[in-house]
Amino acid sequence: MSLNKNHQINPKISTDCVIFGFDNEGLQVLLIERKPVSDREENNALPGDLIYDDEDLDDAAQRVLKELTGLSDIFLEQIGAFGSPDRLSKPEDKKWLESVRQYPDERVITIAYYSLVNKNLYKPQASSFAQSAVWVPVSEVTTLAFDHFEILKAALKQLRSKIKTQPVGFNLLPAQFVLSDLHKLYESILGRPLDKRNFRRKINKLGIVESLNKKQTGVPHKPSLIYKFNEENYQRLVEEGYDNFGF
Amino acid sequence: MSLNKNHQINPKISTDCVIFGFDNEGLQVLLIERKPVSDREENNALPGDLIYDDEDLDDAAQRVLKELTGLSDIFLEQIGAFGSPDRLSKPEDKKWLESVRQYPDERVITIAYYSLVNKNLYKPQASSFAQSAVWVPVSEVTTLAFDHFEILKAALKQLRSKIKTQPVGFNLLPAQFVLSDLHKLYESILGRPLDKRNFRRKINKLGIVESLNKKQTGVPHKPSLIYKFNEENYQRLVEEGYDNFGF
DNA sequence: CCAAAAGTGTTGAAGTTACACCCATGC
DNA sequence: GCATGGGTGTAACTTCAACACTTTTGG
Repeated sequence: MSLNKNHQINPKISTDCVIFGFDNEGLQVLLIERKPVSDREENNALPGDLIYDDEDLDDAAQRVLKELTGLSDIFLEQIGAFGSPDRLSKPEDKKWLESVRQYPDERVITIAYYSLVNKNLYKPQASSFAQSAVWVPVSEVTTLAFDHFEILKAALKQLRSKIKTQPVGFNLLPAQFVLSDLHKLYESILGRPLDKRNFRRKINKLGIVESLNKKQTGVPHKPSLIYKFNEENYQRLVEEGYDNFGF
Repeated sequence: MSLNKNHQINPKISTDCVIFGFDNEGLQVLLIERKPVSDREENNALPGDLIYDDEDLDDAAQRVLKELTGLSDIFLEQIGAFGSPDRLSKPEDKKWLESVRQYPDERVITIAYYSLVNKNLYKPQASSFAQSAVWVPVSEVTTLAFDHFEILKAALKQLRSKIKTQPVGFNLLPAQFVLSDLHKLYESILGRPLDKRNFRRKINKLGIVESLNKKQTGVPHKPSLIYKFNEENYQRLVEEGYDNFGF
């Protein structure tokens, strides 16, 4: 992140972030609402902006995410580059670009990133050109500015692929949780039901969770044991991966 | 690929191609040797160059590959963007850039692609700033210009990951082949031996190959049946993927 | 007849799916 | 006592890894 002679905006390259969060409502994605410059525009967008010319791509994604939503220190994984020449050409998007960009007609390639966070630990706070930053259930998103819906679909695809070869959840759940939370998370990501007994058996075999020998209180049903992740095993499996989880 | 007012070189974005080929010698990668501008530089590089500002990324990769190596109409899959600010800063690379680029100090982000081809169908022919275009066994590549070695490693990783969820080989083998060719291909990509009987059983179960009821001739050992791919089943599995091939 | 690669089955272990009931709690 | 979700085991089946010998050809 050192500064050099090129510490200025690179008008041709941007970064966009797909941040997934999770709660009982299911899988959510963090969107910003752009400050409106006219009526009838699609103002929901992924947090994203141009990078600096001397800035590493990963650093740029972190910075932009922080500037627009306040979220920082999040592990971001690259999805890829999106560079269709007409990706910014919808009329309502052009109008908006004219209001915020120095060179609104520039052809911009974006490098997209995604991440998973625990919604309760990260409270987004909009700033810069974001009017608000909100969690929206993934299933309710049907249109976004620019080509962001396409980017979201690619992020989901990558997440679904990732979940088959490494554990997922550490970043999405609170430090203490019950197994049905994890169960719901996996079902949300995969978009289909998973057998409860088989799910528990597999998770236990992986050794990524351990019971705290505490129970829930105040629930109107049999209280569940409370678990935490076994960080060692979890990390090891993130690095090694597994071929075959059968989900 | 329509031309517009911006049909000029985009000095900030390039594309690089990792083209894998296969023969009995194992997995190879297509490299160009840059025309030397001084002594002692690393002149082996991936085929790659700047894109045009009105050019789709996928189209740009096709064009650049063709310009440098003569290969055309190859299905290229994106690996991702590589944009470390110092990726072009090795002294020998800088010197070379000064000889070919209008803005040799520009910070360039590259979008990398990879593909698999049948070496016998594609005979590379160097042109432009490529002095030669040659197949090099992947196992023998240890250094490359710029960050190209890193890009090669990422391509290999993606290929090894891909082979676990969909069939591979159609683009790498001739139309007719024997099962041991396919076997060797899988071993080359994965970098480890696979049991012959188990491999054949799995391939047969997938239904991606079918025998032509012809035998090899002129081989000093029991002749093998000759096979071709069943394109329907192959394509279907490329699209659907499988979770679990156990390689 | 020798060298070389082709081709082929079985077995024991592990993993997969599908499925139904009792339990502990709050109200 | 009722509603709610928690928690548990088994059986049938499929998949997996490991392993060795016979066959066909060219020279």
